[in-house]
Formats: sequence, structure tokens, C-alpha cells
Amino acid sequence: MIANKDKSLVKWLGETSLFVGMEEQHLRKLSGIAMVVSYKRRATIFSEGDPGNGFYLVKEGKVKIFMISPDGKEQILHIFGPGAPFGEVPVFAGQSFPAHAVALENSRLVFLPRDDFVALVAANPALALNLLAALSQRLRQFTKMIDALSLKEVPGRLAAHLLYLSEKQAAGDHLQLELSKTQLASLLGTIPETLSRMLSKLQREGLIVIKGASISIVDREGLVDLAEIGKF
Amino acid sequence: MIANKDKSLVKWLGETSLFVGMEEQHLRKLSGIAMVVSYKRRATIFSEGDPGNGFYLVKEGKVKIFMISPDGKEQILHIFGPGAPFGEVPVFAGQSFPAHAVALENSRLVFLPRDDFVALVAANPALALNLLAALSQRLRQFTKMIDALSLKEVPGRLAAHLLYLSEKQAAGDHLQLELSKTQLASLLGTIPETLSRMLSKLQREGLIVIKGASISIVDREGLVDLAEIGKF
DNA sequence: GATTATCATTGACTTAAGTCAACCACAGAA
DNA sequence: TTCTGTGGTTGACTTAAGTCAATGATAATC
Repeated sequence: MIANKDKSLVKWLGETSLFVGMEEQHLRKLSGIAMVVSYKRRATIFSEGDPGNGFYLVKEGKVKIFMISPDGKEQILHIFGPGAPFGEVPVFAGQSFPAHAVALENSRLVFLPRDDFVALVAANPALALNLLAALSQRLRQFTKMIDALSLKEVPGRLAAHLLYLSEKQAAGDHLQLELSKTQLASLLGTIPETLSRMLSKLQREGLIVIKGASISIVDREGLVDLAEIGKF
Repeated sequence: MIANKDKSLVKWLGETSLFVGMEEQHLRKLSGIAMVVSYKRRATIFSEGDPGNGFYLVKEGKVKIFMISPDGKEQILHIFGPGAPFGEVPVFAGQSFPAHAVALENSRLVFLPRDDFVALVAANPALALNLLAALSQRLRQFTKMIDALSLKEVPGRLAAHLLYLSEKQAAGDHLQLELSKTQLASLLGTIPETLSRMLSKLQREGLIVIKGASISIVDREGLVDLAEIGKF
């Protein structure tokens, strides 16, 4: 870990959704307690049960947050890219990290140590409200995930994910899967074999056309129905 | 809705985990914006998609937060009793409620309107930190729920729930299911038939003894194993 | 006290999705 | 180049858990 107090970090932090609109003076203080750390692809950032002495922001790269069962099946909770904060739960709720974090690509992260950060939050209502908004947003996302896992079948979850990617990428009816299919299966709460079969099925049913990691939506309405109803 | 500014409400709010330790002056302000509202058993408090103009605290009674699929299957997210806050997500993240809330018993709730409350949070760092802790705790709980739904089978989830009740009720190896079995099935992400079969199975395997809603733990170690491994 | 509902249990059956295994395509290393 | 590892696909099979239906047991209402 290398402390980094240069001006560019202050600027970058101020553009982050968590810290947007904060006063220069507070941003400099924040920058003063921040450490920039690097992780190679596949490196573990923290594991479930580790004590949480601070949290992270993705500066460059991509990070996955996941749980794993005793027999090795993985469930991805989040994929975080530049600007996203993660690992905040133990900062505010105490106790240890509830899940694992590894770098999916070579990544640079900003680490914010707990105690200094909490003091900053206490002194800065706008920051507190931004954090409350971020955690609430996360809760909303988890609610959707529980809904999907419990009440929708794999094709429904897949359809919802394709629509989500389509909206995010805003490239009409064309979209790119942003993860390997193995990782996507883990994000959707299934296994690669099942994902492969369901992608084929959506294509066979005339909803999409698949070219590797590129997908074209052919019948958007059909996908929306599938995502809402949750099954064929 | 009836505004209620009496002293007892101030006192009650001050004993709530969210507002514990707040200055009298702020508690009185809080009390000033609070409304006490009553809901009969089975009454809807809000529905998914409703705009969230504030949030609630359970004063008396019991509330369930749940989602429902188009064909009527229900997934319970939380059961909240006295002192617990709920419905905060739209207050901080904007948008509408992500799930439904109904009263499980005749209940009295404290409603806190959004705008006044946000102003109070902004002026009160200790309150902000309490809220951050509450939301983080909620995230931790959702993480466990996703883990259970995705990586554990029904017997494992049931075992974990029985151990949770046993710890909460602190009555040795004896515990009471606090919900009807239909509701418990919905909380565990399954259906009553399956829950019934799995309870029988745990009894047949010598892990528990069932007498209606009373359960005695016979083989605690076996239950712990089952809860951790997630399946037989 | 009789009559509806609601809840719980059990059996027979179906089905979504997981397991296991084989195979292919491709990329990076030796 | 050839090897080795990783990721993806497909087929045959198994299985956990859901569906449907019948029956009992309470509990709530008239």
C-alpha cells in the first residue's frame, strides 16, 4: 500500500458518485486518508469473515463480490467497475465481511480506513446522505436478486439480464455479455451447462440471436414477458 | 392518520435502536413530524411500486415485507416486530417501494414523512450513523438470504432458521416457530408441502422433535452441520 | 353448535435444473 | 509446433422440489 495525496486523486474522488459535490476541503482530507492499492487479476482482496477495517473504491479494473458453498458452487453478488464503492458493510455494521472479493482484472483500488472515514462521515451530512442513498440502492438491487432467485426460473433471470445489458449499453437491440459465460452463470445463480442450454433455447424460440458474446435481441417484447413472468 | 406529539412517543422513540442516544431536542422534533397509524391484521401498508413518501417504525404488532410472483408465489423478505424500521429504501434512494408490506397482526406504526426526516438526518450525524448501521445490517442479512436461496437446499435453510430461533429465544434446546408454517415456508423460499416434508425428515433423522409449533433440538451438532453444508 | 375458512399433512406425479462425462475450440507456454 | 489448461457446448441421467389432489385438524363466524 502506498499513500497517495496527489491532486489527481482529489479530483477523481470528487467525481465519484459517493463524493460528488463535497467541498474541496473535505475531499483533501479524504484523499489524505486514502491509500491506492493494486491487485492482479484473480487476486483476493478480502474473504468472508475477514475483519473489515475499511472499504474500497474501484479506481481501475473490475471486482467481483461473491459467496461460495462448501462444495465449491459460487454465487456472484456484484460486479463492480470504476467509481463503485464496496466492502462498506463492516464499516458501519461492525463485524466481518459477509462475502469474498477478488479482482477480475488487474485493478487499482482506493482503500479508505474505517475510523478516519467514519469521523469524516460524522462531520459531513451530504456525504452521509450519499452513503445512505448508495446502501439503499444496494438493498433495492438485492431485493431484485432475491425475487429472481426465489420467484423466477433461469430463462426469466437470463431474459432480465439481457434487457438490463441492453439498456445499460444503449446500443439498440445489440448487446455484449460483459462476463465470461461461466461468470454470468454464477451471477444468475446457475451453472454454465444450464446457461448454455437456456441461451440456445432463447435463440431457438426466436427471441435472440447469439454470436459468441454478442447478442441481438430479435423479439424484445417476448423477452420482457419472459423476464416478468419468470418462465416459459 | 393522527398526529401524536405526546411525551410518551418521544420516550418510546428514544428507546428505539435507530434513535437511541439522540438529544431530547431532536427527539421532540422527530416526534413532531411523526404520525401514529393503525393497521388491522392483513391490511396492506404499501405495495411494490407505490411512491415512498416516508418510512415506518413498528410500535406494536408485526409486519411482513414480501414479494409476489405473477402466479401468486410469495417470498417473505422480513418479519418486523416492535422497534424495527422499514420502508426506508425510497427515502434515501428515491423511486418507489421495491416490495409489499402488510400487517400480520393488528398493528400500530409510526410514520415519518420523508422530507422532514431527511432534514433531521442532515442535521444529526449520530442519527445518520445509526441509519447507516441499520442499512448495513440489512445488507448483511440479505447476503445471507441470497446465500441460502442459491447455495443451500431447503433442509439446510430450515436447519439454519431453527438454530436462529433457538439463539434468539435463548430457551436451551426448545424453541417456538414464530410464524404459521405457510408463512415460514414463504420466508424460507419454499412451499408449505415441502416444508412439512422437510420438518418430518429432520425428525425422522433424529435431529429434532416436533410438537405443533414447538420444536426441541435433539442433535444440535447435526443441525449445525446441515445448516453449514446446506444439504444432507 | 353447526358451518365455513384456513392451515397442515401425505401421496402420486411432473419438471426444472443439477451432475457427470465427452468433446471441441482456443490461447498461452514450453 | 505441440502440449496443456480454460471455457463452452451437448447428451444422458438423476434429483430436489414443485404441482395437484385428497384428507384431517383447527380456528373463526354465524
